[in-house]
Amino acid sequence: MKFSQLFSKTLKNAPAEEVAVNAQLLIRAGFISKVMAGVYEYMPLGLRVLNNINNIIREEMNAVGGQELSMSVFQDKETWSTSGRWESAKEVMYQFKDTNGKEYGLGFTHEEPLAAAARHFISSYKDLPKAVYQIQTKFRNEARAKSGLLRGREFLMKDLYSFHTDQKDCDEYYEKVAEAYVRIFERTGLKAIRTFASGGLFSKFSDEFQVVADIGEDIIYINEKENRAVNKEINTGEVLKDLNWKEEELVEKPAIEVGNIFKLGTKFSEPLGLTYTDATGQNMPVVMASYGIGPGRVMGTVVEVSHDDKGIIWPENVAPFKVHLISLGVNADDVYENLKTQGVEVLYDDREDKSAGEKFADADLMGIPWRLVVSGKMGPDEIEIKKRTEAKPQIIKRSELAGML
RNA sequence: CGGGCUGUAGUGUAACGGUAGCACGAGUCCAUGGGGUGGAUUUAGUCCGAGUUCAAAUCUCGGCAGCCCGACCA
Repeated sequence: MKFSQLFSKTLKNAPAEEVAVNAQLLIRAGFISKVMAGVYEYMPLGLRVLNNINNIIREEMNAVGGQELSMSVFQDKETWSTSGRWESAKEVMYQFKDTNGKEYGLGFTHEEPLAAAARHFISSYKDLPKAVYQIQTKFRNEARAKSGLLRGREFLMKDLYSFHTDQKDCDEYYEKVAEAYVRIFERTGLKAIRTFASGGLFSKFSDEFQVVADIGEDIIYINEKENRAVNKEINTGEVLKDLNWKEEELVEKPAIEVGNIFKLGTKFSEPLGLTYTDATGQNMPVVMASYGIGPGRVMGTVVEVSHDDKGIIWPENVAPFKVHLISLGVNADDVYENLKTQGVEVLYDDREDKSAGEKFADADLMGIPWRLVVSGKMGPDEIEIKKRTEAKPQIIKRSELAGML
């Protein structure tokens, strides 16, 4: 990609209304654009990052047997009424009527629609277990959207749903997914701590994945020895007792919830009539679990925990490009073409009317992992290389470049 | 949803109730060419609606919007 062709531009100042670091830097660098409170649009650079995150999630979901599908965002009242959630979800679900007076809602989660769809395909114990997921836009009537990408009214969610014959099978799969979650966050460059939280319907806890950050809305008590934590909630004392954790050994930190997984038991399968016939011919309700990650929130969290005073520092796995190539005064087209030929994703700052300082400042702001500079100050077979995380560049032979990246 | 604060060019920021100004950006031209380079010139704004006043960006009321704190948060 040539910088001169980029759809977005960088800004020297962030809009005054943005307080969160993730929103300030992502807007300044041209990755996202704000529409209204809690609603952001992803510009080409931002979408590249988001897609990288999504692809990591896909790989890990596929690896635990998840099959990707796409449910409708547009949902009907009947399905939601069956579980009793049409009324209770009113505060968070966008619900509206069409011109005929028929009522609809926009999806903020998909337990009911998924259970309803699964009735067509699950009828025997031979059909189980199954797991499906989607990466899809969700809507949520947030009373108070805030913190840039961290709490929005429209946001992307990866939601996985698993279906099992019994709780034991569900529990085993749940652990496999929890391990996949650890890998997902590691790969995106986040240190996520598996955290005990309330909200578990069919086990004592649900599990949250929390990343320590000052902007986080949650307070967690971290047990560093076990690399686990407990969310600070009304019943924290009891939980600690159950776990046999000593309060004085725990570290209290604010954290961002980047993932949350739940054992649902038969809460949705029973009202929706999702049953299977077991080996003895008995009709049994399917046992379910659901597993969420917000890729946009992951992106915002990465920026929160990985930046300096000059800009973003993308981990290589999620960076929009691997290399930020800068030409100063001379033409660097040949280097650009070579890198592309080698399959290296490169953003080439080919702008002729920009000063060196401006190009460097933009490179720091955008946070691409490797910076290459070509200028008249070095030999024709030389190139300057610097990592975003390092202060000092070095000059190398161009022939050595492939081995460095 | 309760409380508070704030709405001025694309962005940032000034203006006692009395001429809406500056910087960045963008356009044109010249110079420059390794950390947001220098100069000339052009462009573009008081959230919406009422009210008070000779006069409103400024005061009052209403609406809308944004942010912060709290409540809420599969």
